[in-house]
Amino acid sequence: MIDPSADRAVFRQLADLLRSQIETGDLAPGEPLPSERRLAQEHGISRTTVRQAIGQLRTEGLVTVDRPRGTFVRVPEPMEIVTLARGEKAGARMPTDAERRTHRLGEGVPVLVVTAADGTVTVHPADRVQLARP
Amino acid sequence: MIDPSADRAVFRQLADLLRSQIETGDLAPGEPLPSERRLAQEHGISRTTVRQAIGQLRTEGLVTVDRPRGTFVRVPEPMEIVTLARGEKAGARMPTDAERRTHRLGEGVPVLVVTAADGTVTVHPADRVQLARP
DNA sequence: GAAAATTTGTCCGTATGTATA
DNA sequence: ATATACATACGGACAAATTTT
Repeated sequence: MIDPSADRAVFRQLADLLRSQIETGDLAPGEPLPSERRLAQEHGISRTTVRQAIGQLRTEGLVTVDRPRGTFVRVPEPMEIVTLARGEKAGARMPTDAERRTHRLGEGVPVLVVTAADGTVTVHPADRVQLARP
Repeated sequence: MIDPSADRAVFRQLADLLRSQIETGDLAPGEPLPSERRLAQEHGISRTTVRQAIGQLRTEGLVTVDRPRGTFVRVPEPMEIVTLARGEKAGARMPTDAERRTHRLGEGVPVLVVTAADGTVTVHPADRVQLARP
């Protein structure tokens, strides 16, 4: 239940609720969330607040939005292995807006950044690539 | 200049503007951004829209918010090297809400997830850890 | 110390646009 | 053509914490 008088913000309470439903499989991968209007009516809150909650889950990479079909639980991508060559270093960060578009990255998906000894940088979507030693 | 009639959403235009000021060093690390009200007045847009733009930069990990002092350009952390042992694989994802709290992670900071051959998983903040071969 | 101003956080309501079913 | 659903943008209001007066 969502309690407006609680300490935790309403939109966080709703995000927590949906997140736990995703984690328990109550909302399975590929399944749609209830529409924003549905959620707003069911919980007696405004659509703006619902959007804040869903926005939270989007930045966490838990859901994707297919506009205007709806919002869906993210389906895991098949993983590809990229080997880390000698002298290379790897880190991770969030992509810029431009990188998101060029690499067709979903929201809430970081990138793996591999830097070679000569400074060459390659970027991999972290939802499809894992690093390993050769 | 921000053009409300342009194809790109106003809040994205403002995010682009601020991002480029950060990239060029016009807004240096540790420096505060203008307040939300300032930005709204200067560009003739609503505070809601300004908050959307800043929210974008927060998810990209470019700025941090110290409420209610202001919003600041993120200061890079000193990097630590973690070696990837034989048989280990590494990936990256956004942290859960709980991980964010326990690791004191800022917004927009992914985690590096290292999985050993026996299934043991270790999590590292991506703003402070880079991976390398031994 | 006290009061006022500032700044971000949260929440609501409304309106319009755009793509899909 | 109608209805649905998400995206964008505006406005207002109050709370909480900090800084300034």
